[in-house]
Amino acid sequence: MDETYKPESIEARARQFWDAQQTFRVSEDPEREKYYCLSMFPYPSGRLHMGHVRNYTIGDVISRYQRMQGKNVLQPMGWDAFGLPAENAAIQNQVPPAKWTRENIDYMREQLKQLGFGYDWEREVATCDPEYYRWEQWFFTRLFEKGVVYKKTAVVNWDPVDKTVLANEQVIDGRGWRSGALVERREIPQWFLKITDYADQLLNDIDQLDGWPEQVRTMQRNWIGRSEGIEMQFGIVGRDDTLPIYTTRPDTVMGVTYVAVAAEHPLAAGAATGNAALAAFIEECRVSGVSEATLATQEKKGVDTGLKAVHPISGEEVPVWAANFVLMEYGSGAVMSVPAHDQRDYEFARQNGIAIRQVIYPDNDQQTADLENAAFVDKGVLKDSGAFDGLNSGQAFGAIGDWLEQAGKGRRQVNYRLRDWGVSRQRYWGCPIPIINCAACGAVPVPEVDLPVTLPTDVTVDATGSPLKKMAAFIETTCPTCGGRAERETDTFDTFFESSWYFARYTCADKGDGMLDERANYWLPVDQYVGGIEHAVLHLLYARFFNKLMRDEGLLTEDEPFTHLLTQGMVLKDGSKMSKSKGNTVDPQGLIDQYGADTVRLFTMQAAPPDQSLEWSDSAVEGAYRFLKRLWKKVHDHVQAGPAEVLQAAGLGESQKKLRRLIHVALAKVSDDMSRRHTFNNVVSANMELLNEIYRFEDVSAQGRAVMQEALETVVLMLSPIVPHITHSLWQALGHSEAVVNVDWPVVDEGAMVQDSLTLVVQVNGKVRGKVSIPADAGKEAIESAVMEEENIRKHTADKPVRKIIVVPGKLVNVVV
RNA sequence: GCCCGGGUGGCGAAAUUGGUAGACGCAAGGGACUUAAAAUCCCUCGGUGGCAACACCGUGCCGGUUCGAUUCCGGCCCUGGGCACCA
Repeated sequence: MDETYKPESIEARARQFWDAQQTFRVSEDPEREKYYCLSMFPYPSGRLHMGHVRNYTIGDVISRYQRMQGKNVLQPMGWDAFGLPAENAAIQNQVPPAKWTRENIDYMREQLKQLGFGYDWEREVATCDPEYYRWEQWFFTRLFEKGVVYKKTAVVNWDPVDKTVLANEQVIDGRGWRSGALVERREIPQWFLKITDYADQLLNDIDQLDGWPEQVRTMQRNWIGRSEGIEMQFGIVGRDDTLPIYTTRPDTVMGVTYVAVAAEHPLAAGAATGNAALAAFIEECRVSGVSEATLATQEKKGVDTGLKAVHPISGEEVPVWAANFVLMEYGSGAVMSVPAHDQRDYEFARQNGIAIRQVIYPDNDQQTADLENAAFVDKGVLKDSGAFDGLNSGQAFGAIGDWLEQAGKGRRQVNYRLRDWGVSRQRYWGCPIPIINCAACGAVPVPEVDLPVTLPTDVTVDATGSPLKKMAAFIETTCPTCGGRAERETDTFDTFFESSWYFARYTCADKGDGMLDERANYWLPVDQYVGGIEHAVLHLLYARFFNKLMRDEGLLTEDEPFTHLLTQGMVLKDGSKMSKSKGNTVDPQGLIDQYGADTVRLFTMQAAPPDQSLEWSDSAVEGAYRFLKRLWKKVHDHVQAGPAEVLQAAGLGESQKKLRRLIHVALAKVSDDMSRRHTFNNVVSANMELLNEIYRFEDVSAQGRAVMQEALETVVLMLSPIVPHITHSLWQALGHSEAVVNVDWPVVDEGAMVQDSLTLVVQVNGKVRGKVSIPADAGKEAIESAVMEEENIRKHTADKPVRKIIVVPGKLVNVVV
């Protein structure tokens, strides 16, 4: 054994061993308990960043720990390879997206190997590979036949100068990021998946996900946004048709003083003819981005359309406004406005001189309803509401619902905030949507025998949009139904499409004649999923949805794809997220070269609990390296003196028993931190503390060295999931022929943890005033008398009657005077 | 704007079910070793007062519950993530 720690050669040796033994290659074994640990696959952006290192270290630590529990562990890796950055790189560097992506994958794969992650590389997938995306094309055609997909128009960001569709990210302050032109809203036909048909399942099954963080479950519930309300029909003066409006507050309906429709609403468009102000307003709304954050934070504006709506109960005529805060995508694109009882309506009414009519009053003395400065939005009791006066809000919901249903002017309805999933993208670097458009037959799915529709990779990309749209050789085809001339769809799928099913494909990545096979049911569901909190809603909801679609297609049996979810926090530097645009990134490669992979892994685990953000620190990396050197040196010094004797636990001295107790206290804590809490920072701290104790233990007697052997072996095993390379060498040095990666997790010796006497903290009136040492089996009375004899306690209780004494067993005594 | 988090020494953090606030690490200061430097080792390290024992204050801010609150409740401030075409 070398005297000094040399990470480069040690790490190379460990990796060679795992490669040669095919340690992480797994197959289905019904005899063994399986464990599927998955980390969110990376976008191949060029090089690994610190967020990747953190994510994949967490996944690897969990995988290696579960392996030490004797489980059959699958840990795969792949590439989320389609996406916008490849097109941007193509424009910038005149390199085809496919080439750029493949080179990035090759570089990043080597980086992952250098970090020692225990992946089964046989199962690697890249989503830009036709052998991958052909199955989602096939699946889409199945969904088409089932009626789960449909086409409708939807709004996109249109850059009028570059004549291309922009992603929300490419719209900066309402302007195109390259051209600087004001972005317009444009409606184009696009494909949608009916995720709203699964809204109830997606909502109800959240209850099963007790291995998920509560915050993510709450976010998903709110995103789906189930609400119970009433859809009522307002009349329009001078027209036969009615305007459907959904509300969750029918109790306030008698306070309606206007209705508002989206600027894109057909009613507004119709009324704009001959109304210059309204036409100008609609045009103004057309020039702005489409993201909800933009719409919700912009100044609330509106214009009176001149139309009058007829109140469904009172028959009163109220004005119809077109407003920029009403979303065409949600509900019917129209809202009833009750300024007295809704804050947004209140502000809009104040601004535009519209009447405010109070119909709800507080039902208790603690509340007031002062409408001078704000709306009264709480529930209460109805007044000035005709037949409904005196009812409370809850009763009024039922009564007004009944009234509207009997009058044929409304019905109870459940609504969702969730909208159907638009999957069309007007981009090149993505999976082609397998549809052929025929003038005679309409949209026809590409037959299975003609799949995959392969994306041409020999292309030149410029800023004016997808090259596919100019490629006659790609577009021109024949209709599979009638054989006539037809055109291929040139849009590609949203990249969330690929990432919604990759977890299943890993289970049978080599399958050439189908999307999935029975191996999926061996490995799924994923036991532990690890990835960034930024995916809490979109990716995780789409993947849950896809899992249910695949289940309903008979491809797998589970209802949910991910049993446990760990959402890791961001990696920050100087208080903000590391990003290229801020110029505050730290390239992990330099650190790996300087200190080795183990130091980088150790630091990322030590610096913060995995679900919290992690503040980068160069000097703390140095500290992690220092610890590994200290560990190496102690093992070296110990083994230099030759093999240790067999431990005789029964006859140990006081300091030997003490170290054994600390070993097993640490092991019990670390086992819990590893498996239940996933607080790997505490795992590292506990081992640092134990190593400090080991350094203080200078007993070189035969049994002293036996305890030392146990201490060092336990530290090496406990740290092996986090720093697998150095522990590979240390385990050998400690005299073992079996590789540490194949050793079981150590077992706590309860007997070693028993103590003869305990130290209790003593408080007087809740303030710490001293400590007492008592026998471990002392009764309450013995404890109390020991406490009252302690000098500082006597001082603080002198002259005062003791009211009561609270004893928390094994911890603390509080004397109340 | 809406939804979900976070806030503890100079810094990253710990305190697991309401029971010793600051473990562990970083930085800093002092010392040992060295011709010197690096490396390594030892000591100090929330604030105020005190030779010390110890006392008082202290977990974003204000209030509440409790023998006891970083932890539970109400209100507020600051800050991070997401908002459907970044991934």
